[in-house]
Amino acid sequence: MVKKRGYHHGNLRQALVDAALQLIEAKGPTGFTLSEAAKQAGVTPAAVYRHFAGREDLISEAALQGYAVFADLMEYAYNKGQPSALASFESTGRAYLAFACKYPGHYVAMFESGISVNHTPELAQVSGRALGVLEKAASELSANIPPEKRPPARMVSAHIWALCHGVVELFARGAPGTKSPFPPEDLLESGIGIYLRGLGLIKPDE
Amino acid sequence: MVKKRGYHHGNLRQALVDAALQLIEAKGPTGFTLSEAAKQAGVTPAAVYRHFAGREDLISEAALQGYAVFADLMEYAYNKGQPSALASFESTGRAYLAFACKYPGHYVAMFESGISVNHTPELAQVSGRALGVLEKAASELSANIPPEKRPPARMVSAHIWALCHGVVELFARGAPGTKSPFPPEDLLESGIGIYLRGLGLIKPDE
DNA sequence: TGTACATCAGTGAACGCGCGTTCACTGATGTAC
DNA sequence: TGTACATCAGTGAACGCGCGTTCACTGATGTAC
Repeated sequence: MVKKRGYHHGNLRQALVDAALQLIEAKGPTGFTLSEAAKQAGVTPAAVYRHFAGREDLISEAALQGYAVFADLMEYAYNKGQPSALASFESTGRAYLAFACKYPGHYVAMFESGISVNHTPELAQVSGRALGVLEKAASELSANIPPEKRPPARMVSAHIWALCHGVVELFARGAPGTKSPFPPEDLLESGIGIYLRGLGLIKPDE
Repeated sequence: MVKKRGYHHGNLRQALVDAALQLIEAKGPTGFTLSEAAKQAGVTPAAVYRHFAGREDLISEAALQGYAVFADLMEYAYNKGQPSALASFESTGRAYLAFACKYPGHYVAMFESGISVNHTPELAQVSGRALGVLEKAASELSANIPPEKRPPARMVSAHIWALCHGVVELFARGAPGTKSPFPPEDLLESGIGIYLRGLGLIKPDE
């Protein structure tokens, strides 16, 4: 609980975003309620309107913060793998999953809340930055493939994005009654490994 | 509009399921409303309780019907590919995407509504049947791989499931403002192709 | 340092709404005689 | 074929609820003098 300083909250805007993220994580994007977020921040629902235009604007801010963290993590992972294109690529894939696991509320707000990335110019920009890292990694990776059997770089990044997203949605959520047959990290690691062999970028015996 | 036969509806139960599917497709699993489904079926909300225990029970029935169709399609696709393990495997992957595209309401009810497959024994059984087809296909496929470099069959099916699901969620939905860089069918086809090469089941020059 | 005042973050009551669910009821249907 | 009756699918009114949002307000904060 954030310490209240008497009448004024001090940092209500961020407290509301944090509460929203927690609720989105717990109840899903549509189970999330403006009133409940306000209550959790120790404040009347009406107070929310001092900081946000409404419910959707609050979700949008949560998604925006998520994209910012996500983009940073992806860039960090990419740089960590440099100068090897392969290492950078694998590193960003791992970072994707790590982000989804560590920031589930942000992840849901970003990808399942129904908020369009075009909702705000800022949102479009920062989501483009995150996706751009993945595409750059895929692009540099593709350069190592003979041109005549090289798939478009954007297709490679789309494949990996889909695989990451699928692993997150199906196997990384702690849905009750759903037992994952393998740890999601292993699933993603091995899936990407097989995929990279298929591209001819890893030797068959590695 | 279903033709009403006077006072009694005739087939209200199925009409409600159909309305629910249409609404789930249009508004998402949580945007779906029991009252609205009743209205669309030309009936008072209270009438729903003659056929279902409540809102969740209605969604559950929609998901159940979806799993049944899904399992049938997967089995059909599997059989069509026989006796080639490879052809069966690719065929089921295609069937997965085709199902998601053709029955989006069912797909959402099944995978995004928050209904657990353990909600009902029937539901668990029929969802197991659908998933079983994919696992069988993966298992037979794995038999063609030298044992020392063979990943577990359940891992292979999990990879493909994740890839299919990711493609559906990210690229097969007509989300406004989201333009898919490639047709989802191409994306899945090429992704599975590369994956199978990685498993050594397709020759590099094919 | 002390006072007057403008600012503006948060209050609390109210709104209209649609939700899921219940209940006693009604009247169409189909069966028994 | 015609009548009496049991069944039960659907009605319509009502409920309590929590939602997002609005509004006039209040009182803590910080600045100007």
